[in-house]
Amino acid sequence: MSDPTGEAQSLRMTNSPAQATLQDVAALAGVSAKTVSRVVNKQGEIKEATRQRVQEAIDKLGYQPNFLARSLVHRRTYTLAVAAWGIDYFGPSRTIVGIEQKAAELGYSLFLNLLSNPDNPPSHEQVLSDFVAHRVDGIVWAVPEVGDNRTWIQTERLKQLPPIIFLNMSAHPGFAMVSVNNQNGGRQATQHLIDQGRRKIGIITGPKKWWEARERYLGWKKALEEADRKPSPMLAVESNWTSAGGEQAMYQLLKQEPDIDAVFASSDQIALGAMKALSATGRRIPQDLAIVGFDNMPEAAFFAPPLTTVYQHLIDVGCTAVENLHRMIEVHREGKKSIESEATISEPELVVRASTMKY
Amino acid sequence: MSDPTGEAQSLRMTNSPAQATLQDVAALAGVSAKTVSRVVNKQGEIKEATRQRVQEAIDKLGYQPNFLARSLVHRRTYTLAVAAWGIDYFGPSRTIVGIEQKAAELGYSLFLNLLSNPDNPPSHEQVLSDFVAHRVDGIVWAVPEVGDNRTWIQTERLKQLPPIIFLNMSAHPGFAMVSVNNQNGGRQATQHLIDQGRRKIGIITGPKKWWEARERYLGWKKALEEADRKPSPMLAVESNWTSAGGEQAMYQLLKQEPDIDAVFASSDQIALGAMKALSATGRRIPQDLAIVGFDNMPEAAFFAPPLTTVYQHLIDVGCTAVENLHRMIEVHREGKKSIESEATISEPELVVRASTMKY
DNA sequence: TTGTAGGCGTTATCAA
DNA sequence: TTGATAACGCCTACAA
Repeated sequence: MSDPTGEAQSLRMTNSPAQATLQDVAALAGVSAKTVSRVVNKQGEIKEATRQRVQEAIDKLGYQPNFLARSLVHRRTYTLAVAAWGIDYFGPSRTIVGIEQKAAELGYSLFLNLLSNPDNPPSHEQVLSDFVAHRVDGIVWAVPEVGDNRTWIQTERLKQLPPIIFLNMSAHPGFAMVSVNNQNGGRQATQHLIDQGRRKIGIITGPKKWWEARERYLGWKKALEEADRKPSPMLAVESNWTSAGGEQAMYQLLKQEPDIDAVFASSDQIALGAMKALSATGRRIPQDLAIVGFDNMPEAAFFAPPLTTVYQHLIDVGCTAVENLHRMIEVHREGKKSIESEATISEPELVVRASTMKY
Repeated sequence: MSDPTGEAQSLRMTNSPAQATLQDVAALAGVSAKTVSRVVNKQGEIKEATRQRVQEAIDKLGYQPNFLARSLVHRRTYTLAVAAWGIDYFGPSRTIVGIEQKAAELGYSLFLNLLSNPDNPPSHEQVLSDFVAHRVDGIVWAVPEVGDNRTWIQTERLKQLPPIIFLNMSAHPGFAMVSVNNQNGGRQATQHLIDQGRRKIGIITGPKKWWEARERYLGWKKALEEADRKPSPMLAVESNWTSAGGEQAMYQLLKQEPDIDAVFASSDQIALGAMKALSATGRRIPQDLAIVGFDNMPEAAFFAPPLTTVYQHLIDVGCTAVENLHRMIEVHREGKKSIESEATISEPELVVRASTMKY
């Protein structure tokens, strides 16, 4: 049989109904594959009659172009890889929302790795290899800087990767990044407490292994020093980011400095835990002790009392990262191999609520 | 020049350092591409000497296999698509964590669409087309059932899609799904309040457009009816999922039923807002009014007082969904075209805390 | 143990 | 305006 549609039909006959291909459509419409391709991609001039015939064939077969094949030819996947961690936390999840929004806006798909496998955490190399193997156009590295988990970031390694942008990491000149000025956040929180007339201002930090925790701590320290106060070690207690940790740390702090009258908690969750410890020991907020958090999670406004806190524009951070990455990708495609070194800093904002009111 | 490595080198010379290919490696190692392929995939018998030579070439060129090309041949991408929404909410984000964990465990990558573009929300068809175009092996539909956003789910449409599993939707016989028994959750919450001797038990529901909200409401209603109480309309107020909504709704409820002595809030955030309204009106929890939430977010244990709430095993839900989907994919590949119709129900658990203590 | 030929589904190039 | 041919990078089947 010389029926040109024979092949197409036999394909459609198989069990798992294989997607129709350009060839199938072409055969059914009685044109060449290239013509179908042109119709699909609206490129070149095509006679209206032909176009319609092709379109009908497409509809009839339920043809869906194969991105894999297209990407192979184009050497471009229009896909961004996102390495993240802790999306069940407020901060990280908001960042990803920002990333996703801007990515969608610019026409990118998202390839996600949450590095959250508890048993067998993948190494950075594994994750990166995976990204490269999938030929993503760019990478957003949204894993918090903890311990030495960024020592792999070196010019030599980066040269072998697609454009990559880092979120919230310490200054690495020459690498693209978008970071929140955590230090400024800590400083604003502390300065506010000073302005409110507080005399003894403690801090509950996040894990010191975290860059963000160290920065917020530094902000506290510098604000005190600039006001000629002593950031005594007795005024600082390290915690994890949780409410449970915050509660415990608050007890510790009260033991070390019973007459403390203000606390900068390095996260809203810590603040919530601390507030519980405070009310358990009969202290009133803000009369006896003022407290500031960090993050401005939606619940913070409904704590008892409503929590003064530091607001990070995390969605913006995600958006900006993708915008910059997009630019890097374009430049990269032009063939300039220079690593873009743009570093964007996002300034957080203090949100004042009842937990730090003057009394 | 007959140097077999010539081509490879010239490739490495280009501006954007194109990834080396099997050919490049083969040329450098002086073998055929197929041999390199075997080394990479550890298949067949290879002389150790050859293997080593190839491996060296691989290392020297920094060769990374191209998944696109491989997927094209295999007609399989080892990628799962996830359509989700609201990952900056506690519930959805936990679900995704579960999805990601199990996917990683089973060797799948994740292709994510959050449907979160506020300006230009993509249609279901767009999202699905995108998934199909990328030839994902399976789809996890984790978008909450709101309004009529699931009317597209029909056997005919599904036949054209890869295996797909739905999360948290109303019973659709014949379709694969994993749902939390929200009705049972609402029932447990209400029953607990009854058991605690509460006489007038109200409810603040989520948006009635949401399936989950309706189910929780139904649980409340049935529990009351089974106890021969009347679920008066005056006892129910609709809200959104937020604390702000909960606060407002609580005021409304107090206006409608001033002597109410218990409330089932359909989310922890709602509960938090309600608690604020209660303390603002001088009511004590649990003495004057008991309250139950839904979700068991980590902060709930630190509310003042700690919140009794309904715990959904959302990470498990995500895991189970991927497990089932994986099985569906395997079956699908065997050629059986039958749509797997497994429906898994996850039972939530009541977590009792101080907000519902007897007084 | 290794290599050759052909194809996966698409697009670019050049020709008709 | 359309089509044939040759990639894209890899793998399967079959040979050698």
